[in-house]
Amino acid sequence: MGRKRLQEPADGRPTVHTVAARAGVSIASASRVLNGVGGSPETIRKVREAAAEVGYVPNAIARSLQSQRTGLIALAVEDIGNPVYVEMMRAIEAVVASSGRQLLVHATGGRIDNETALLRRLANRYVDGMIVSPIRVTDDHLTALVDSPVPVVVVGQLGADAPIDNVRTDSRHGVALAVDHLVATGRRRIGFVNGPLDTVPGAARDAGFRAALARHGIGLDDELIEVGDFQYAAGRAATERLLARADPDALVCANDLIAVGALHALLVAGRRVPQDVALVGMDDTELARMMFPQLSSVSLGSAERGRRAAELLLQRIADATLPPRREQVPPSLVVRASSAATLPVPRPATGPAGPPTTHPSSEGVTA
Amino acid sequence: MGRKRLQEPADGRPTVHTVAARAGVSIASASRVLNGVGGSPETIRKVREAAAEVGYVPNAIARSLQSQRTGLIALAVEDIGNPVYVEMMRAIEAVVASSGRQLLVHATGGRIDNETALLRRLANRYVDGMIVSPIRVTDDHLTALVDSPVPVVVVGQLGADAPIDNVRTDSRHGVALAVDHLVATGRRRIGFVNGPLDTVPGAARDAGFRAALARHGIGLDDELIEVGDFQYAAGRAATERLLARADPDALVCANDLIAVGALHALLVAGRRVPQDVALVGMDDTELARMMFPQLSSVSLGSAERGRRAAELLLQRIADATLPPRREQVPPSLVVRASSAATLPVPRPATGPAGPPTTHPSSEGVTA
DNA sequence: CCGATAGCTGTAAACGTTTCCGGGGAGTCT
DNA sequence: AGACTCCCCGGAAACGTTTACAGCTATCGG
Repeated sequence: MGRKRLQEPADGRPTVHTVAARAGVSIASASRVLNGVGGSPETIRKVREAAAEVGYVPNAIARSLQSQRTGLIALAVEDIGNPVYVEMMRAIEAVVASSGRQLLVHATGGRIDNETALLRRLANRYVDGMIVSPIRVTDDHLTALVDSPVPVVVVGQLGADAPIDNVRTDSRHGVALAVDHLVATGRRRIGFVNGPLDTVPGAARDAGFRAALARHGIGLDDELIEVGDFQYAAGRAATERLLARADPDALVCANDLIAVGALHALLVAGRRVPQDVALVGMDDTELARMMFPQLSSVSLGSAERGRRAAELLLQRIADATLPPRREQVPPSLVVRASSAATLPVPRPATGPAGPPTTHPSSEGVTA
Repeated sequence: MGRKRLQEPADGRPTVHTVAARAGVSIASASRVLNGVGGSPETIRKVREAAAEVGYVPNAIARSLQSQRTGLIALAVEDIGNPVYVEMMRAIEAVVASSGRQLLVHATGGRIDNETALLRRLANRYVDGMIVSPIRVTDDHLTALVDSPVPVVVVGQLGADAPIDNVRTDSRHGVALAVDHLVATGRRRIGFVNGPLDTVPGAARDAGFRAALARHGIGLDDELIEVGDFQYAAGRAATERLLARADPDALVCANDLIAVGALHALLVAGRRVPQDVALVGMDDTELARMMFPQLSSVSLGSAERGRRAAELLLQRIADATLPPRREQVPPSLVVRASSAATLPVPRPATGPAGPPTTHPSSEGVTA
């Protein structure tokens, strides 16, 4: 026991050296046995015994330093409380797990500095790759993404020329689907409850709403547009403000959380849904089906986007030389009870007094 | 450029060697400058320049191997779609972030093998510590927890003698609060929609329900008890089964997701809530406030439990020799519209037809 | 009976970083 | 002017693992 190396770290935890010494073999042999490659029966026995005796557990950090991979994939989303990200995460999880890796989720809280800090920090080799879904994109962001040391896939809109793997949907078109549906069922005073306009999805949905109204030749009434953020409470408050000054016969909401808030505000205000006001949410999350009446919602294919993003990421990890790719998932409208009734000629109610004409357990109709 | 060491790894990414060579200093000096400790103005300038030119970004894995810490904390929960875990996560996040670390979330999906595998894998030094909230606890689990290489804190019930930091609540007492409240407001045919009995919370709540009924001298009617899992869909289906064979005047649900499913089933069946059936959920998540009528719910202090768990973990990371500690957060009942009306003498309705007598935006009353 | 071969083993390098330590130069105090 | 202090720098070890390489033994074929 000279100046060579401490067999037993101060920490007290056994290393491969500990095991090797105890088994009376070299660390190379010990490592080989522990990895199940090579070793004579006798050596295998001795090493296995020694490892069990000292309770050896390999240090993943050291292993990663050597192998240059961690087997971890990170997903960074703004708000983990939003069910749309839960669905996306589940889809990603499935793909990632099937590749033998593990998924880690990080919530950025939409704080932009937090997000870039995360990028710089987590991406510094702690993970083999990451999927991010930013709702605001700054130049800082873009450069951080572009020269990330690990592969990155972005879910959501991104500058057209950014050389980054990207899975997006067309939320402008999504809003258009909702407006078309409402106009087709006789609604004309269509309100819109949006999230912040300085976010990418907020801006896109605003543009989509205005374009859709114009296409139908419906004049834009700013009284019918409200902005909060993408949360339940803000959606409810925004709808209360809107109802205080205008009288919509339909509401489009920028996501399902907002739509649930709007539903609550409408019911409190004594409006019947859908008879007095039709309601359409967006993202088509589980939440939409949990409401009474069930909410119509524009599906932006979040699970599908998640799945594709994960596949893109795995491909890029396998081959870093691939050209940047961009995939698009089309939106679709799922009609449920909250927008089922037609105006201005409401059908005679089929049930006693209960709201929806469609049985809530029935599946929605995809338009 | 002898046999010494490649300055530039095949990977192409610059290392501290690259920077040092380019700046014409030793790697020790380069490292010092990059860490902001020491260095003459001239050296600092040269190293900073060189680092910027080659786009140096430190390898966190290597740093961690040296420093024996990663700055990452993991949270493992069963179902990230359950809002109760979202609230817990937010509380943990706050504590963890204030210590300069980052939180990673992992969803185990309740698959027991997955969970122990996670424990063994993630805990092998990829993180500085972890918080787990298992809903099933096996012996395998316990041993994995006990000899985890990194500090672990468990949120939830655990064997009494397990030497593991532990934050729990008394969900038996929580169920009792709900039953007491319902009995006090005149309900007698109280049903119970629970999650799986082979889970720790499921078993505790079942025991609590039976004990509470017995204490009130109410005979147990097995027709009034249903079991599904802790999800919305199962809660709704279980409630439908229950309503098909019994006629409760109140329902206690083992968590808020189940309660939302129950509410949906009740409304579809034409029952008024709370006039015909009072409804009490559990966990007091945001979801309870999002419903119409808003749901009464037993708060199990999930945010508080998360906060305390995080604090325990940080303390243990700082001092591994602390004795195992156990903290308990008391449950409390928050009464909202879904159980506000009193039976058997319902108050005259105050509103036109709308359900709740309490304005939904009013805060619940903590019992 | 000898040479080739296969399989096992140990030495040592490597992954990229931080940090201990000793040497040297400049500045200060006596 | 000499001694002492302080600061900066570079060499090298260390973190714990995997793995290329070379040497050894034993087996097998001719």
